[in-house]
Amino acid sequence: MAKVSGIVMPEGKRLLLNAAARLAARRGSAHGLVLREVAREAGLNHNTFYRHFDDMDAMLQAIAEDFATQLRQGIRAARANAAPGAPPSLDVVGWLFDHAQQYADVFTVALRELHGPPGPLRDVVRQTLADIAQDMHEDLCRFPGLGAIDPVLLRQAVDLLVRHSVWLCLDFLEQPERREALLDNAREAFTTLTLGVLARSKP
Amino acid sequence: MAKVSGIVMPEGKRLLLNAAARLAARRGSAHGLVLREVAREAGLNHNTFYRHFDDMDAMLQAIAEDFATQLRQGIRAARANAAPGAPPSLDVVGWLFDHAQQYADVFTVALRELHGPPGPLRDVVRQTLADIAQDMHEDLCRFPGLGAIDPVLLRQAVDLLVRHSVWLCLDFLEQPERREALLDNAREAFTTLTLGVLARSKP
DNA sequence: TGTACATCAGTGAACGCGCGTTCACTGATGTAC
DNA sequence: TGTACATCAGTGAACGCGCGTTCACTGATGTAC
Repeated sequence: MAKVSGIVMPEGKRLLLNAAARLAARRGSAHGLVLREVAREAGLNHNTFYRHFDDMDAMLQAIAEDFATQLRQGIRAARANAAPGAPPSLDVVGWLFDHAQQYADVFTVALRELHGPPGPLRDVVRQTLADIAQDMHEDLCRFPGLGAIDPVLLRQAVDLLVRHSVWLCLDFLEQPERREALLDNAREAFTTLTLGVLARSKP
Repeated sequence: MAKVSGIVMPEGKRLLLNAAARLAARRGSAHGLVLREVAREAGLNHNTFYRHFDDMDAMLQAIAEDFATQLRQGIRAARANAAPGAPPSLDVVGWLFDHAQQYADVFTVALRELHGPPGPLRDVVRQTLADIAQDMHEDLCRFPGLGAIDPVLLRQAVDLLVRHSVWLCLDFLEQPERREALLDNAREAFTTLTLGVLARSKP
């Protein structure tokens, strides 16, 4: 049984959450999910839904929390495993890809939400990505190899890079065979942006 | 009466298309639009829908064509009005903002589609943006002020910039009062990326 | 130890409602003669 | 010029269907005594 904030999550609830993520990924969006369809996909009576959620919005909220939890765990692991002495930012993108693939349904839905309509799910995704950008920025500021670098310009570049990585991650989830090309693309963007910021930071 | 490919478009059809774009923008996505709701929003009997479209998919197709037509016209105008002797790329972003605001509903829906599920609407949007990137790339390659620049690296930077501009454009449509800050952001990204590509192009 | 009771996930029937779709109709506009 | 007919946008009633929601039920698990 899976756990959520320390207490055991019933099997049916897990089945429903997984089914919802699967359906949402298949149709491209978590909006407009149909209660009876989710239960059917989960192999349960449609009324079992009400045992675990008040309504669809409550379930979307649970999915958002799932995503945030999984992503934060993944990033923490990536930073812990990064090669010492190098900026961990690029490893993080690779780990992001792997982690996204592992939870492909939830990640597809959540990352698409990033550019979607306003709402709590989008807010959770944006906040999580902002946290990641903040961490990357601090990593890079501390990294001695970059010398004297304008922190404001660097932050803008990091934001750009994180959003670009999200885009690449969505591409990767759709076409996993392009993994290396997409990672290369992230590396190129990282190099170009870093050199650009360095060029602008010189007195 | 509006025109489409040279022939007059009936008023009811225009009303339905506008109503659909309005509803889709309001709820964040064109997917899951409801036939009777669209007709209601247009102030028409729900059966009038069938006079103009076979089904919802046919209407979405029409909306995609609307978007592509309007965007291409806007970009053409922006390029024509660009200050001579400077790369028109940055003016294009400003014009994109204005044009997007003018057709806010269609643009919001279409640009969000860029990161959405596979489908004809997304294909149209991506192709249109790819055309824009191609034009920008050619403009910049011809621009003498940039000197000897690696065209491959430049193309990657331009793609990144176009996608970033789309993101900024969506932000602008949601918060028009941030127009200047967002345009500034586009300018900063342009400068940083251009300098980065230049730094990497040196022998 | 057994017994009685509470809790909780899951079930199945039933409801009212809005949906997409079909059909027969109206009324205005254009066209042939 | 008028008259007859075709075309076409728009209307309103009717249909069968899947939806969200409510309700009363079952059966397993845990707990008090």
